[in-house]
Amino acid sequence: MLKLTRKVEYALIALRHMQGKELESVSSTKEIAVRYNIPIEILAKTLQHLAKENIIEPINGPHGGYRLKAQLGDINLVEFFERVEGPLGLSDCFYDSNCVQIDYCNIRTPIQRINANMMSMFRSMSVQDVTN
Amino acid sequence: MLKLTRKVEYALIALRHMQGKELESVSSTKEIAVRYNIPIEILAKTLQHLAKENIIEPINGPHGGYRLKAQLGDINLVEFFERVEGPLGLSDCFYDSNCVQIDYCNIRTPIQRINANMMSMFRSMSVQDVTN
DNA sequence: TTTATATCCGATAGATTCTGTCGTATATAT
DNA sequence: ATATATACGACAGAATCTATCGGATATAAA
Ligand code: FES
Ligand code: FES
Repeated sequence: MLKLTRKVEYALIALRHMQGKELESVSSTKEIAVRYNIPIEILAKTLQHLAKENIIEPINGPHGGYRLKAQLGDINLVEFFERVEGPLGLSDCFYDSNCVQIDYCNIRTPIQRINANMMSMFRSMSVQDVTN
Repeated sequence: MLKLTRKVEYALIALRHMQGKELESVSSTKEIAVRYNIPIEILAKTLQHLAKENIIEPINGPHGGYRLKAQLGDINLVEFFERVEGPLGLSDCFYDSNCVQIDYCNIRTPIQRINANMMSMFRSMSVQDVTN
């Protein structure tokens, strides 16, 4: 409950790794996987995903890899989490509405308030706050 | 990711239900399950758990059920979540330390900071803020 | 042009957590 | 006695999370 997924953690680890290098330099999936002891295949997918989201830029071929593309300071954590994992919320009831309780629920409004607090907290931090 | 469990939602629904009734009056599992369309067996366990935590008080026999025992305003949400679901944290790495990355991780400290923010946000709200 | 290194991507499998069910025991008001 | 309620362990099904496999495309360098 209320945990980040590995995918998000791997993404952040990789971004921090890239952030720590010179601007133009390139990091390969293998390099990162070995360095941080992350299963290479799953990291590969994560980086492909980040590339599709234009957060990093892929470079093919030998000596290839990825380098930062987006300004990490411009991406707040809600946006980041949603781009990596999809819709965010304390409960599905806000964006899904398939909830069996929805017609009877007596806590929907208060939960929504708490959810708003949580979102606003994450929105107040950028990816760079994590990778610095 | 970052969602409440049903168990927590059911607990909050039940507590709010009880809060809305007269102080001495008793609510049975069945009454609540029917009212909010919650599977009765799972609600039963949830209420038994709340009773063990001294948050509600069980009353056996016909016309029995549960009634509020604790002051909901005195229980903050971190405490509540932990009493219902166990240890809370954005990542297991803080209380578990079985993480494979732990020796190499470059985001542990920043994540811990974010985690502290989240905890403090939930700590600033009481169960009553949800059930009122 | 061949080779080696790298990203790309769908399909699948395994593990864990979440959610719900069943059976049986115990307590008590009527 | 009987009906109604809580108590509780064991289990099963579903959903999500995590990891693996196979084979494709791109490109630098020999
Ligand atoms: S639990 Fe879904 S609407 Fe309240
Ligand atoms: S992911 Fe576990 S210590 Fe960073």
